[in-house]
Amino acid sequence: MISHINLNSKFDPEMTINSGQVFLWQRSGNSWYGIYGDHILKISIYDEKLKNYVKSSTIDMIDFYSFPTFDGWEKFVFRLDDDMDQIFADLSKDVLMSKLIKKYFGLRVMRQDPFQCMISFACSSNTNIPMIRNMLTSLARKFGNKLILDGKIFYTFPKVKRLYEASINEICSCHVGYRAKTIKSITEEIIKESFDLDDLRFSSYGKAKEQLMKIYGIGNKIADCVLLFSLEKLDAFPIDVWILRALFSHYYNIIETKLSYVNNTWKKLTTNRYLLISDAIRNYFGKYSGYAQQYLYYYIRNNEKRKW
DNA sequence: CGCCAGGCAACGG
DNA sequence: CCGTTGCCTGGC
Repeated sequence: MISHINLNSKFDPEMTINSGQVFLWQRSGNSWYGIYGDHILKISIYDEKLKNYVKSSTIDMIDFYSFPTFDGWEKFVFRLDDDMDQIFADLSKDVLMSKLIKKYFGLRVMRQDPFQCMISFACSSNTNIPMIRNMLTSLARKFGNKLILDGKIFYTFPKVKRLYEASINEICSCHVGYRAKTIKSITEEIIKESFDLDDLRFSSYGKAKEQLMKIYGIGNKIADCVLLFSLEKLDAFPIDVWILRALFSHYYNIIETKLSYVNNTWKKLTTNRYLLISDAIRNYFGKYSGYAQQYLYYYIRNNEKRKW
């Protein structure tokens, strides 16, 4: 079940995995292991010049493996079916984007399992990336299935039903704190309201977002992350505090005209301001706004020299 | 010890 | 509609 792929492509798995959009991936030697629902995904990079492959922008050979079998997962998960030439052409109309596309050549948006994505970003509120990782790892260890690959122990991501049946206290024991209530409400909404997360792939951005935001604990930002990273809404543009600061310094003119007040109060995000800013920036970047967000995010996080 | 971190809902004006 | 407040938790 190993598929080989020769790429002279705009794709850098390591940079992509490290761009803050996925949380359950870990490196071991020349391999990366990731959890996607109940699958373990594995990438092995057999390029002697592992450290230089970004510069050469050519990956001699990568092996993609999955357990259980998930044929062609690499195309799906890393969005290798996206027309990057068109996306780049589209975004390059913006001066900063045109720079970032070259600077971070190979950075991609990834597709995630919808339920895992939703729980992941529900855990992201008011915390940091190491903690999010800690919460998700604990949840998987407690509620997922144990699998062994290459002599390493992995835990798959819990099923909706399994978390639905868990008590708040059990969920809380995974260091999630007050987010346990949100996690619980997500599973309840999916089970009781019998709406299928996966079906939202086929809804419009607006309809899908409306559905997501009915759930207790899911606001604008988390909904936009789920839409972009797991529900095929490349026009979603999640705005967190980092992106907000970036918009203020690099896209002030785009935002400003849409706001009726001129002072800087918009730096604090209320629901209404989120919508105004979101509308303005999505209108500006267009149908690939999500890619613009990812490039911008990677740029500012690196400039801040943050530890991921 | 106090403060902070990739939001959100609840509440008063 | 706006602003404020509290929230679990681990790291500093």
